[in-house]
Amino acid sequence: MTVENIIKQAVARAVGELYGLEVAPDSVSPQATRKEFEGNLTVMVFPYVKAARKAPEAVGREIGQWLVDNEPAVGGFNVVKGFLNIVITPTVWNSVLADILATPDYGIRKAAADAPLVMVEYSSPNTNKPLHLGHVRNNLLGYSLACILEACGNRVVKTNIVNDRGIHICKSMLAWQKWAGGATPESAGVKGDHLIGDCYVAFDKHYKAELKALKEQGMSDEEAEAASTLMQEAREMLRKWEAGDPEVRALWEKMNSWVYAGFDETYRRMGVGFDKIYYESRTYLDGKKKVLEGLEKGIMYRREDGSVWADLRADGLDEKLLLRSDGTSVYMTQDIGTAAQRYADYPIDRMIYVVGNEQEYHFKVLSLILDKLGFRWGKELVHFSYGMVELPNGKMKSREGTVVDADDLMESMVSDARRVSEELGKTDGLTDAEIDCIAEMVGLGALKYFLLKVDPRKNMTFNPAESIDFNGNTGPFIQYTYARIRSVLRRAAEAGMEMTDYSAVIPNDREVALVQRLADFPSVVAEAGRNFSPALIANYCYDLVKEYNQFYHDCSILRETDAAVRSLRLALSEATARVVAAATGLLGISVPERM
RNA sequence: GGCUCGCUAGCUCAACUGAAUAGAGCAUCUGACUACGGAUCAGAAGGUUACAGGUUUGAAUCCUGUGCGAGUCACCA
Repeated sequence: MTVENIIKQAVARAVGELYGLEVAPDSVSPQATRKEFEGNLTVMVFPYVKAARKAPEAVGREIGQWLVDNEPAVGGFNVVKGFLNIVITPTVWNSVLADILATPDYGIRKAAADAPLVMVEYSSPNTNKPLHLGHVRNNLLGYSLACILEACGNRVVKTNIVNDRGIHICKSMLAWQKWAGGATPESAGVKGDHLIGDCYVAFDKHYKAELKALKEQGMSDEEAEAASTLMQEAREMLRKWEAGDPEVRALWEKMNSWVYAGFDETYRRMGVGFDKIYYESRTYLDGKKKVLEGLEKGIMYRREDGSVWADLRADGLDEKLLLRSDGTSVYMTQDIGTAAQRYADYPIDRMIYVVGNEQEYHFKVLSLILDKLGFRWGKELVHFSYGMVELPNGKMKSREGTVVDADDLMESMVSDARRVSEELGKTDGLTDAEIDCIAEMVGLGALKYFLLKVDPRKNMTFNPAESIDFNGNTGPFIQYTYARIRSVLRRAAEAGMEMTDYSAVIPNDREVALVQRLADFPSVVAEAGRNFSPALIANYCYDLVKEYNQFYHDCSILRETDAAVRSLRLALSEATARVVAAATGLLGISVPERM
């Protein structure tokens, strides 16, 4: 039983006995007392003044006195306006701390066999270009969300839908045939996804040049686009692909395999992964089938030109195309097909799509259509929508060459981490392998924390210069604190300091504040799970580390001669290290033993 | 134009289901180094929470309207 729950129940009982008012313990929401007042937990008494028919101050005093008389954990109280500040008997916190340390995987719940099965889709790359900054936010959010949901006791399947077919792929393929001179990732010495991305850029460049030439001959924009031989060739290639042309398919498979090898490397470095990967090329036909089934059931209708539509006007939306007049599928159709396959593969209770907020309308429509088609989780599907990542000097536009490549970004973060470490003399006495390992953790930790601490809904500005600042509210600051705690604990162990009983030690304010913060962890995880909020974990983690730093600078641990007091401080350090490791783990951030 | 979302300190961001004097970091200024790891800590300064109304004992938070910004309203994905 947590201290918070003890207070909730005690206050509910007090209100019942004093005023005859029935309140649910959970409706009482004690919060940490602001530090300018005395006390640990604060309860607002406003909700009870009406029933008590007394002034808020009087109500506070009565409840406070009742608590002191009837609840052993309460050692005192004071009332300010309508706020009842409760002082917990200090040694109670020692047993709270002991409980935390005695709980394996503190704050993390294990999924029961019959726990809800949640599928989280994230990343969703196209195979014609490498991952960029937007994908980085997506991947980190998706991965962290999956970890958090798992920690809340759900069974989680991480999934990815790879958009591996379509005209954009054909453009890259065509460009490779025409201008790459048979280059392979090995021969060119570049990652496969970058090679293909370069091809895509090359296509765009040549296509633009062609359009320009045609327009100089007096054509309009539309005429030029129609007359472009490059675009015609690309379309022809797509037709061949759909028809299963062996040559085109072979090239497609070869080039995609290069891209996948490149993606795998990026994902591995980023530390994200998937339990199951779907490919659009294998799901879009299912989508067609589902739509045609819906047509038979009268959920969709066919227009004169042969195209198939869903009428969602009764639901406040519009009509939505699902099959083109030539019978080919659109984005929505593919998502329906993918959903069908997933449903066949897993008994999903809940589906979460991590996709940018520009697709909000798409997912509203998808939800309705899946529901009409009879998918149990269709109506309740969650579009975990996040805002764009902008750059200080404007937006990221592939055409303007302002795209921040994911691989380049990670590399520059890691090399910055290494440079800063060297400048601070942190690398002395470490092997090259250790330095590499630490730079990797710190560089990526900086990036991950920077992107995850922000409310996902909001557009955010990614400032490369600022992200390499290792001071303040950053990942490296958290990692540093962790490493320092581990260092202290190592020294304590080396010195043979044994843990003795500290239950009778009266903790000071700083120590109490730290225990309270540690005790919050499980409810923070639960809340992050409810609200789908990695940012909540990130900000909690920073607050905890800050609290620990204050405690750390306020006392001495290893030099403390009273063994019981020292034990309390070591226990606090140990517990903080564990919670920090658990919290950063939920964010996909590693913490180093030394740095 | 319709719909959705955002607007908090000079900058980047917090504030759980409404609660005390709206909090951090960066930048600026002032202190603390014979240090259990200073990638640290303490302190100062910085706010009419875009604006105007409303509900409430109490509003950054809920409601209405206005302004600014973003996204979307494709036989693109």
